[in-house]
Amino acid sequence: MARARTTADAFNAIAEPHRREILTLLKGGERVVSDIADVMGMNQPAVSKHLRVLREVGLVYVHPEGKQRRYGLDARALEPVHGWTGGFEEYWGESLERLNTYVKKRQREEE
Amino acid sequence: MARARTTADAFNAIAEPHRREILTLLKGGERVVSDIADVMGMNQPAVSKHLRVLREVGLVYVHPEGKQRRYGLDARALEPVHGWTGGFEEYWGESLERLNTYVKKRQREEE
DNA sequence: TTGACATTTGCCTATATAGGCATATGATCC
DNA sequence: GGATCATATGCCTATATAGGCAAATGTCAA
Repeated sequence: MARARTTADAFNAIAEPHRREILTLLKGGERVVSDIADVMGMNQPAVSKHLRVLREVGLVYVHPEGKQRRYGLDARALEPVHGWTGGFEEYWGESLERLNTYVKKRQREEE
Repeated sequence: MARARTTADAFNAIAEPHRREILTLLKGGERVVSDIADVMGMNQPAVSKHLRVLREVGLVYVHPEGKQRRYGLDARALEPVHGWTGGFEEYWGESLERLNTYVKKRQREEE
């Protein structure tokens, strides 16, 4: 079996740094494709492909505007990711010190 | 260029559902490999491979115990993911209603 | 040492990518 | 219609998986 498609869910979609960058950029408001490409320093087809993935998982919407296409952020699909990771908050918080020394000790022992 | 390695960072590592399941399971405490395989209904080599990925991104640690290997959760690497998605909280929260109707309208127009 | 058990690693296949380039599709205006 | 601009898609290559199975490695006990 191969890896799940990038369009399978938000977890897979946001694994790509450029796609995260696009989402972050769209916080500032809707943007046209060529804009995004300029800001990111990527060529346009590459951006279009990332946008397609983001659209398929519902993280962005499109809004035709003349010959341009304006993309906007729809962050709702990120909530599951935030929620899931949030379920681990207590684990990286409280026991951090104890865990840290523990792991460090282990690592030393392994060498 | 191909997709980034699953071991590139936590974003990529947790894109796989089985790996998320393992992490969730480890919330309950350290577990031995065969335990995990049993609970998850997977064969043991598959689990070992997932554990390797999780270990490489630092999400779990190992703790040899006789002929077994006890794996434990180290959730700290999840914090960046939680943090990054958290930066979108206001976007899926406040403007949700407005965005929802907007997107719905758009979708209707596209058909 | 040998055997038994636990875990990891190697090998294999099917499947997907990310991005570069060229090209198709769409939309606007003359 | 034809020219022009904006975007999307197709084709290509290199790379990497997830998981099944077989075999290697590691650990202990007698």
